Amino acid sequence: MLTTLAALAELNRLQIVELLRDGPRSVGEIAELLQLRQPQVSKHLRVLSDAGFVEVHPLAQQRIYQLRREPFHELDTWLESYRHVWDARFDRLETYLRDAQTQEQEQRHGDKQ
Amino acid sequence: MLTTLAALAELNRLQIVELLRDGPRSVGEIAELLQLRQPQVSKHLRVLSDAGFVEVHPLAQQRIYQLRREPFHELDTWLESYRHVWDARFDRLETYLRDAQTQEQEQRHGDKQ
DNA sequence: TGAGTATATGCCTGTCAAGGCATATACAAG
DNA sequence: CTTGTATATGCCTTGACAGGCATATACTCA
Repeated sequence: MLTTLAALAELNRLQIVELLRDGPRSVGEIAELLQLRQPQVSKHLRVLSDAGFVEVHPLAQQRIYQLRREPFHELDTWLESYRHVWDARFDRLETYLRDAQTQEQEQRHGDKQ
Repeated sequence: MLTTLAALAELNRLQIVELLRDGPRSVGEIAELLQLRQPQVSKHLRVLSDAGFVEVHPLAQQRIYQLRREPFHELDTWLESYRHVWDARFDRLETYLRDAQTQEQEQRHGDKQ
């Protein structure tokens, strides 16, 4: 999860992913469209590839990069585990505050024993 | 979006968010449960707060931190825009490869003119 | 095979962010 | 008002990582 998030947490890489959302692209095209130097693009694509975000399809000397679904699924699953939070949110806060108060009282009684 | 992702792209902050998923916590509790120093926890919470991930509820000297929904919604919306990709994925690759071939031929003819 | 093109890699440098620690601030309780 | 407790902030140091650039590698075509 951390690897997945870290891969996206950089402006140029995020932009590359967003560009690839509209379809596959060669390294050169990415570099030109995003106004980046080719070596940096290759490096960013390496990071994205290691994180599972992209796969490569060679075409002569070109390398066509395309998005993979797995990391998006991972993000989706992770997000899913937070959905229940919103329902229970205020209940939990009230519970916490009440419990904290109770524990405080118990501690004070404990001091006197 | 970048701010949101960057906030999560750090191990301890990710763990704080995951801890808060189970309910609100004070700074001290977070520090103890995650085995972190209090100042670092405060700093991480600052980052999470700036990114909109948490809100604070004062309770005496304590500060109770709780998750907010907005950044999760943002992530969800962003992810949503990638769903269509999987359906069209192979079509797009084939289209790209075919177009690339076509353009190559056109370019060769152009050279001869 | 040689020249041209597309991409990857290695090295160097600078920047930024996280941790450690001291300390400031805020509140509570006697 | 003093002491204790909870949290935030500031300063310093260090490590990771992104960019720049030269160069290696891989492929094409004549």
